[in-house]
Amino acid sequence: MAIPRAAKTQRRTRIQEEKEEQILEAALDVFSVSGFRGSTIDQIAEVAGMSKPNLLYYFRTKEAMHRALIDRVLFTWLEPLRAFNAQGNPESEIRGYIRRKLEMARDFPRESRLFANEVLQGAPHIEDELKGPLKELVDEKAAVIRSWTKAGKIVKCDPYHLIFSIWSTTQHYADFDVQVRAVLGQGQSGEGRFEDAARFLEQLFVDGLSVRTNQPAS
Amino acid sequence: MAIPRAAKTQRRTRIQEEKEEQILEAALDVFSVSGFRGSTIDQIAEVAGMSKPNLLYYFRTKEAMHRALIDRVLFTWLEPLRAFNAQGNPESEIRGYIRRKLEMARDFPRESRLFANEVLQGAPHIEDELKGPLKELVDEKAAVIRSWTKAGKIVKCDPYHLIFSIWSTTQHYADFDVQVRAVLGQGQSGEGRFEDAARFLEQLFVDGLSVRTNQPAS
DNA sequence: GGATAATTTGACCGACTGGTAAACATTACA
DNA sequence: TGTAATGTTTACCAGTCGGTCAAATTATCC
Repeated sequence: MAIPRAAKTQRRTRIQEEKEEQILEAALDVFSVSGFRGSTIDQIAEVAGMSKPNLLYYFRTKEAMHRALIDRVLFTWLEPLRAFNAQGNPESEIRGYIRRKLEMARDFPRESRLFANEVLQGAPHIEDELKGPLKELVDEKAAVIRSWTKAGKIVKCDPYHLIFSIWSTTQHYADFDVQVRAVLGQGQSGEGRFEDAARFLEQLFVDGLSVRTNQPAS
Repeated sequence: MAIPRAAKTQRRTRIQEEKEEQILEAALDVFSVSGFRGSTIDQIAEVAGMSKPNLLYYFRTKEAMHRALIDRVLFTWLEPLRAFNAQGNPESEIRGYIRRKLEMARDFPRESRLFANEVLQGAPHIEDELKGPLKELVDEKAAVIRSWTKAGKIVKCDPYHLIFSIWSTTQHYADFDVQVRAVLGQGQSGEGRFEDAARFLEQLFVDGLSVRTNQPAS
């Protein structure tokens, strides 16, 4: 008499933890490529090396699998922004944020694509997270940036669009990886592109936002 | 005795043009939201207000529909980059490019999402276009930018990553629209965000890339 | 107006979809 | 070691998928 679905049990057995881990890992592989609608449980099952009913023993529905994956990944994903420190030096904070985001694009491209797919398709499953925790975090950090501009530590600019532009430029290297590789060609296809990107983005944001003592014509 | 499928006939009738237009319009609606795998012919048929077999009379397969859509949209999509002029003034060329890309993100978000979905999922249907026409165009414009940096007209920087960053920042407002709206909140949800974005991005790129006469302490 | 070609549709197909039921196998624990 | 709980699988279901077919309808042109 099974029935006490994994999700319902109080204590998690070793097998449960292992299998759920295994499933979410496979789910990340699949969902990050095809999005929610385009992914099938069978695909995930095959990647996970388990039978489809076995997946459904641990996660009752495809939605539940997707949700568990989002929940698990979201916290980590926002870590770099959370690390943004009001007390720090603006220049090095921005530089550090860019660097960390770029490292995540390099080391966790699937996670980036998972969210990109989701948001691109209208965020039907994470709307609450966007309007809630994400917005609050961004509001908080935008206030920090604004205080820097007010104090004349960096050039005056819209903090929200600054954050958007850091997100988009860094995640671009994960989400649009195929395009980046195609355009750079065979030569630059190694990991070198991340170093080049880091150099360029630091130049663009850090140098670009520094307060100018002397502005060129117009 | 039909059989001469629309695609095979030499002369296109008025009905053919109208219906194909109608179908591709609906296909853009659907593919841009759900990607290729996540979209169904039935969905497109419903949006187009036609029966499924009727769609398949004009486009033999779902793939053919997708391909026709890509082909039709790609040319227009690259127009702003093509307009990038070597003879022009660097500052106003970059400013104009950003403005045009941002206008496209505002006015043609479905087209942007169509490509975003496709590239995000590994570009299985447009790999050739990326490695061919796109790469060539970018190479050409990168050379232009490099000539500007060499001439000291703008600050020295990697032209490819400059182009990537303009792509990503501008298209972000189409592809991640839901997220942008969620973070900005109800107040800024009007079209005002595009003006704010334009102001910020011009500041970031144009001011940031101008040659400095005087650099602040590193 | 009638013949002929172009267009549209309903019925249908086999493969795949998310998910279930129940039998079977394995583990944990007394 | 026995047994109850946990874990796994085979067989299956109803609905949807991309796509076909032949019949019905409409447009075209003489």
